Amino acid sequence: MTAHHKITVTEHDGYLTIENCEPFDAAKTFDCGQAFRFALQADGCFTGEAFGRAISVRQSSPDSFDLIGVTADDFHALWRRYFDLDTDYTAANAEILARTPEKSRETMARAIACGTGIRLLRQDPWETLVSFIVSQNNNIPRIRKILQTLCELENAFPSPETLIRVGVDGLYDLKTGFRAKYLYDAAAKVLSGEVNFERIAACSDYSECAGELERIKGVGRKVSACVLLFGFHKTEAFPVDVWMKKVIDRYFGGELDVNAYGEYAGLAQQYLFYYERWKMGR
DNA sequence: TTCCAGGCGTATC
DNA sequence: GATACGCATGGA
Repeated sequence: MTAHHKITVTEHDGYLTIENCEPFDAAKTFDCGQAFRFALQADGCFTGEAFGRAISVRQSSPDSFDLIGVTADDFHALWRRYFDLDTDYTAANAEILARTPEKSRETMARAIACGTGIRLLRQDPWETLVSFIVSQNNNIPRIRKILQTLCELENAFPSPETLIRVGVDGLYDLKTGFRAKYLYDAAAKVLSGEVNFERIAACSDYSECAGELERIKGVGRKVSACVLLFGFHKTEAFPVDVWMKKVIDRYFGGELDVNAYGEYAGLAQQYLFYYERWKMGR
């Protein structure tokens, strides 16, 4: 569903201003556990890197934000899509609520109210794959730390070739723990073509996409769902982790018909995940 | 000291 | 298919 309100883009000296973007909340978007390489700076900007490019985001009002160090050409070529700015999130919210069973609607309304402003970022598939392999049985601060360490290998997000060169022992030395062999296997299978990102991107059969990713050692149902949602924008993906298990038990009577949400499942999941963590004080 | 974190592989039934 | 357990690490 595309946005019915068009954003406006104004180029200034060294930055862009994006207006009419509501709902967009940079803090929620970078703090909802989908991206691990953006950090809040003292000046209120979120600074990070994606697709090999540095960027800084400054929210100036609920309906506008600045992208620092970005030209209009860069914006239309990359960042507009990255931030998913052409999707109508207001309409998506209404769909999510309408598709929620009556007895759980109150909870979902609260989760939507809490999480509105989150954008499902269209991140790089390889970075997303590595990030969520690292995420397993791990906590978000340490995931960020490990990814930062990996990025120091080549002063950018490490390529599959780099992980192969570093080797399992090298990855182990970088404190990735038991995930070292999984990272190596991911790199090997991406390089060999056994896992093919173009094929996954073009495939509309969710279970087929998940199955291809799950050929990688250390990639199961949950990691594949995160990669498909955050790296391929397959928005029907619904990652179930320890937090979501709690949510489903508490508010949905232990059972949730994910299929009812269709293409809105991933966003509904993000709202519930963010809401539960917000209630628990992060 | 023990438990836990955006799980998964393996063994076992 | 379900369930139990180990796994590296570091913070609470």
